Amino acid sequence: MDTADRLDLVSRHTQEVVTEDELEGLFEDGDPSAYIGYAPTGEMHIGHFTTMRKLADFLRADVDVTVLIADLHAHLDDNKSPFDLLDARSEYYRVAIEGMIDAAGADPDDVEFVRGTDFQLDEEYTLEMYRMAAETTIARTQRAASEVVRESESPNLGGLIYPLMQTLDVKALDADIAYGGVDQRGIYMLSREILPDHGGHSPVCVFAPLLSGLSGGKMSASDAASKVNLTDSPDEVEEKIGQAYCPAGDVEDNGVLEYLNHLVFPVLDVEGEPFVVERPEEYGGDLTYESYEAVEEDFVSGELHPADLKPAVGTAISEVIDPVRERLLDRPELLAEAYPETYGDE
RNA sequence: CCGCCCUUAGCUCAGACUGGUAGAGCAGUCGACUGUAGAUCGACUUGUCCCCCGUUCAAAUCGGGGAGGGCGGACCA
Repeated sequence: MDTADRLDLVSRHTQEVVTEDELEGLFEDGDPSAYIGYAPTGEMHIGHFTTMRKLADFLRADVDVTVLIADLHAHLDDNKSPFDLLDARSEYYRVAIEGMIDAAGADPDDVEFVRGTDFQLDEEYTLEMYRMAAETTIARTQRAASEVVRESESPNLGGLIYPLMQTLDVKALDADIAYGGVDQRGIYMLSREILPDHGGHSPVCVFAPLLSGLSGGKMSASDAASKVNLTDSPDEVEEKIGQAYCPAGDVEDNGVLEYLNHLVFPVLDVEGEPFVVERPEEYGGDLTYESYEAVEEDFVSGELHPADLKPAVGTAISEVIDPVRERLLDRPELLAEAYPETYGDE
C-alpha cells in the first residue's frame, strides 16, 4: 500500500489531522504507532464505537495500534469512576473495545492493550509529571482540559493533573500518532507544545468528529435517549432511532444520518453489503444504496423520507453492534461489577 | 486553628425572618398536529426538604450536635 492510500485510510471519517504533512512524513519513514486512550467511566455506546471503528482503518494502513485503558484518568476526572471500581470497569472496557474492533472487521489481537496504572506509577513517569506541574500554569492546564474533564463548581486538583498525565502517556507509549475525538484537541495541543521540553516529541494528532446525539444537538452521557448503548436490544435500538431528531431533507444535527455515514457504511463496506431501505409500495417501494453519498442525496432531495430511513438505520445499527452485544451479554458479570448501581443484583 | 455562608424534584433554585407537613422554571411522561423526530399547543408526574437529637398539638422552617461543600482570616520561624 502506498503512502497516498495509507493517508487516505487514516484520515477518512476524521475531523482534523494535525498535521497532514507530518502524517505523510511518518508513513514515508515506515510503520508509525498510534494510540487511543479511554478513561473507563460510563457505559460505552455507539459514539465510542464510531471512534473505535477507525482503528480498523489504522490497522489496514499498517499502523501499530495501542489502546490505553486510562483507569487513573477515570478517577482523576471528578471521580467519574470510584477508585474501587477501576478494575471492573477496565475489564469491561477491554472486552467491549475488543468486541468493537472485531465488529469493525479487524482482529482484536492485532491491538495492544495497556492499562494506565501499569506504567503511570513508574518513577520516571511520576518525576516528569512533577516537573511538568512546576512548569505549566493552572490556566493553561484548565484550558487544555476544559472539553474533557467535567466542569464543576468546585473542581478537584485531579482534573489538572489529568492533561499532564495524558501528555506523558504519549511519550510512555512511544506513540507517533495520538488519536481521539476532537474533544481531546485541547489536551493534545498542550502535548504538542510541552512534550518536547520533557523528553518526548510532538505527536501527530488525528481527531474523530463528535457526532450528534439522537435528540438533536450534542450527544449527552446523561441523556439515555440521545445514544444507543452497546447492549441495547434490537427493539430498543429501533425504538431510540425511531424517536430520534431527523427533520426531512436536513442533514444538520442529524444523528441518524451521521451514524449511517460514519459507522454503518464503513462496516457494510468491509462486508461488501449494500444498505437496503424497505419502503411501502405506496411511497415507491424498496431502495438499495451502495454509498452514503447516495443516501444523503435522496434524503436532501426529499426522495427518501425519514419515516422510511429510520427503521432501516435502526436495523442496520442493531446488526452492526450485534457482535459487541453478544460478547457483553455473554459475560453479564462484567456490567454487574462495573456498574453495580445499574446492574447489581443485590 | 478561628470566623462566616451553603446543602429542598433529574438540573437551577424559591420557600426559612413571622412553625401548619413543599413550589417555580427547565427536564421527563402522555395526547393533538405533522407519513419520523423536532417545533407548537393541551394535560400530567416528580421529593429520605443532608443526617441525628431536642422544643412543639405540629419542624424544610426554631435550638443543639454531626457530615459534606464554599469563602475569608490567622500562622508564615
